[in-house]
Amino acid sequence: MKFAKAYEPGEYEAEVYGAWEAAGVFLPKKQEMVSLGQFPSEHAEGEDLAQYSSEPAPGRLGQVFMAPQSIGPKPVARQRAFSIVMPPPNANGNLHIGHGLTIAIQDTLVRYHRLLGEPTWYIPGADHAGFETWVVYERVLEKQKQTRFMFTREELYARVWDFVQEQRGGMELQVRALGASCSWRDLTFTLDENVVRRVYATFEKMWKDGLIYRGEKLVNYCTKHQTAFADIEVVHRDEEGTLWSVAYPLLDGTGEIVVSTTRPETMFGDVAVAVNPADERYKEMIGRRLKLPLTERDIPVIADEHAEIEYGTGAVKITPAHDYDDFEVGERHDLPRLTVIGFDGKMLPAAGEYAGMESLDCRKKVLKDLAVAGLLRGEKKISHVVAHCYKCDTVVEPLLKDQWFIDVEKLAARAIEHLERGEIKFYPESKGRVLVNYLKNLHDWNISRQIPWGIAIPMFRRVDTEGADGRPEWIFDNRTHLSEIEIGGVRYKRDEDTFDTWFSSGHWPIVCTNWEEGLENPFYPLNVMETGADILFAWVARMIMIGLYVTDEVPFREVYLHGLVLDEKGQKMSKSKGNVINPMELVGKYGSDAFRLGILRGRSAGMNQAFAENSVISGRNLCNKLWNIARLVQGMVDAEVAENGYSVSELTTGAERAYETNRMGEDWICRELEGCRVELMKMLEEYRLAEAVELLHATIWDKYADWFVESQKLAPNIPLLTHTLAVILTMLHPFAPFVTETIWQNLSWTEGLLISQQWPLKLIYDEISAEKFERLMDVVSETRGTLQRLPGGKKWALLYGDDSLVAENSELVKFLTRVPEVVSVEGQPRGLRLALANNELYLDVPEKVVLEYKESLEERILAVGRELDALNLRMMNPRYVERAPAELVRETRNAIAEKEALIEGLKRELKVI
RNA sequence: GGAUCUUUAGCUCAGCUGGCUAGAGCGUACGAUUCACAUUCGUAAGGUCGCUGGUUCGAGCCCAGCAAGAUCCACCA
Repeated sequence: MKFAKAYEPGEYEAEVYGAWEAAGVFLPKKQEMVSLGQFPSEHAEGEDLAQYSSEPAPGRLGQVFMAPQSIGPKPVARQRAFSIVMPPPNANGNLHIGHGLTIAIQDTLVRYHRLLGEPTWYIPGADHAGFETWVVYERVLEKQKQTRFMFTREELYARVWDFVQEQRGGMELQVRALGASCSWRDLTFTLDENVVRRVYATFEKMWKDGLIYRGEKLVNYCTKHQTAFADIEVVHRDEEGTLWSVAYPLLDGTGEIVVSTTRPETMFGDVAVAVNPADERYKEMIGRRLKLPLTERDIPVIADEHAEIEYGTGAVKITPAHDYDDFEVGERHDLPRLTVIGFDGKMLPAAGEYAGMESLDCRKKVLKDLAVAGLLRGEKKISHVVAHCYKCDTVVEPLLKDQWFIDVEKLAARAIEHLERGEIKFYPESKGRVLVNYLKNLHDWNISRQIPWGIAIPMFRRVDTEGADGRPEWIFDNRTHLSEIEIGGVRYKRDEDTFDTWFSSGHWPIVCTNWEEGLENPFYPLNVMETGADILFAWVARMIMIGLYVTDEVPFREVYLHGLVLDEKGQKMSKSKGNVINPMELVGKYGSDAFRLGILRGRSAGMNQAFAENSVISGRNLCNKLWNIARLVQGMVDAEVAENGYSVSELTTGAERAYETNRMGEDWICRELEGCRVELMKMLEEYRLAEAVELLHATIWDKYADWFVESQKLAPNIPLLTHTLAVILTMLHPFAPFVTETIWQNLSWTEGLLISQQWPLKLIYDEISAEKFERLMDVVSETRGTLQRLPGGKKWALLYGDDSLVAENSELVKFLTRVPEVVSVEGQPRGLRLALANNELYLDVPEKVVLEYKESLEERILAVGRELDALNLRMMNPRYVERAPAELVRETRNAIAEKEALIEGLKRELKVI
């Protein structure tokens, strides 16, 4: 006996994964592709698909990219292949529960498609996680009492590189532990040479197409991290604030205007006061000049719709350099931009005597000084939205900065066009519309980041002279390893900034599949992009825009978005709440399969759903159940071999019909398995994985184990048992790869690796025979239920009258019900009649016990009577008979007849007593 | 301010294009025990499907309105 008493995942998982990897089954096989007509014949047989991986060596982190050489003539047509990319986990981090979910979903899909015989390519990734890693590294520097300003950009980059290398590896082991059947040879790191090359190519194209511009615009700036952020990286929160009223006197001393502001410290950057043109109160003030308090400057009163009559005093100070609205007002009125807060969050010389102060300290002093000058006219608590850094929660300051922007108008329009044409199918469907809505309101994309850890922006500025028009002259050059270059005797200095990581991540499907212009690539577009719904805008939107821009095709045909994994109370997981669930802990405790089954259960597309250890326990139990089924079947096989000398090869499972169905339950289980097989395929196509897990659980446990295997104990049908077990193992394999493979390796009659077997073929069965077993199941269930309800708890014999089904299967009924005897009763029936319409069955109990049971019987009659009433009511409605489908009406009639017969029988029983 | 989603058993969720007595896992109660599995077996209890209308022979499902909760987007001084 090779099977231990219980399945201990820890004893097999690493070994099984190693066997898969060693066998090379995760790689997309070239052989398959040749047969599909994808590759020219001059390539040697057996050679794998190296040209579709950018790099032959495993783990190519940081290695030099080797461009694919000639791939040969274009193949005729794209064949069915299955490709999917892993959203790259942080290279130097640990997997969190969200990764666990992603991998469970993706790997299940990949394994299913592999079993279907499609060439599959699951491409793993590792993310340099620009800002995330940078924040971690800055903390390391801090501990060493150093700051970023002590090093050059190159030094910092090199140091972080080494830091990442040291920390690296854990994540990849964790991905393996989850069973991801990804092609490790093709691991793509977001700073790989081919990624950088592709990103530069796109940037150059955009530069030439005029989509890139450098502009001094307001950017979201974190003064702690000293970098700008894209809009989506900023967290907006409702907060309590104060709205102050400050009087600005007219220059000629004839009056004043009281303005409302939440940020008095920015007043040194005021360049105007705006009032609404329709505001009667201020009509004659427009065009006059105001003295800016605490300064020597004076500013005009302008008319602009931006000033709302109802809000505050109706007059608003205009500070174009520190407020988005004011920036636009400034543009409209051609006002200067006066910056008074620096990138370090301190006041600049423009603030006069306040220069050098922290902006918040400055606010306090300004308020005090205004009060002293008698210009502070009141304050009011308000609730307003404040922007924060998503990492350190510092209030994000809108600051003027020269940055690279992408003009997104055309990119977004094109994405919308393809989305509206329905070229990408979304799960859940609503997210497609949400995305279009987002793209319609997209602002230009700031792609500059002041973080050394990232891909350098390949732009160089002429240093010795300015351009002809006196403005800085920028050129594109991809030699970013140099901080300065010389072209034709002119020196250019590299921009110090790096790309927003989403700009490079937006290329993910392109770089992972090694898409190249003019070459047919069976793996691009991806079949499906599976990722978190929270990065629909940040990532999915960018991949679509960039994919279309670079390849003229949408980068994937379907998008499956999973929601957040919440804790068991439905709360968001967070370190501060201490409710974070570590997937690796669960894998260690219950096994990888149990984790996968557990995390998939109760989860549907796009929804934030709770997750509890219970579901993992349920998964663990299923694995153990399956293990024990296999243990039993193998035992039966061993006994058969010993007794009848079967050779194991006679028990192979490959043929469509390697079995005969003779006895009760055999056709039935084939029917149930066939139904499960077909339904599973449908569910997997529609990404209904949670339902698929439930279906498998019910089929394996409630049907296969509880009824079929149980029945088989009386007289095992070995070819059928081995065949059906193989079918079950194959169907469960995508979800629970380790236990199914381990069993496959332990069974004496199986060959090869389960991972590379074929998805089961149609099962053949006889419908009438299957139906019959179902009726026998009713008999068994009713007998068990009645025995349970009978007082005394004693076991009674089962008597049958004119009942061929029970007569022919009396041994099986006896075995399944555990009654001491199943015997025919001649003549006058006795005992308690079972509540079955189609069978005449009695439990041989004394009259005394029947009497005690009488109440329960009456209740039963009433219950059936209520059901009968409901059915009759329906039939009494002439419009039902008239309009409902005939089939349905017929079924209702049958049901009525059956219930009437049942009640009749039960009533007769009562009278007997 | 805009948008999306959710509301079904004690808990977490299914319920596909409207069709018979609304399901599962976990939990609960009762019973079983050396027969593959106590990570087990059997049985049972538990639901006016958020509320109000409408469409329909028929509504958990479709439509309208309301209520509660969640999430995302947004520059209101």
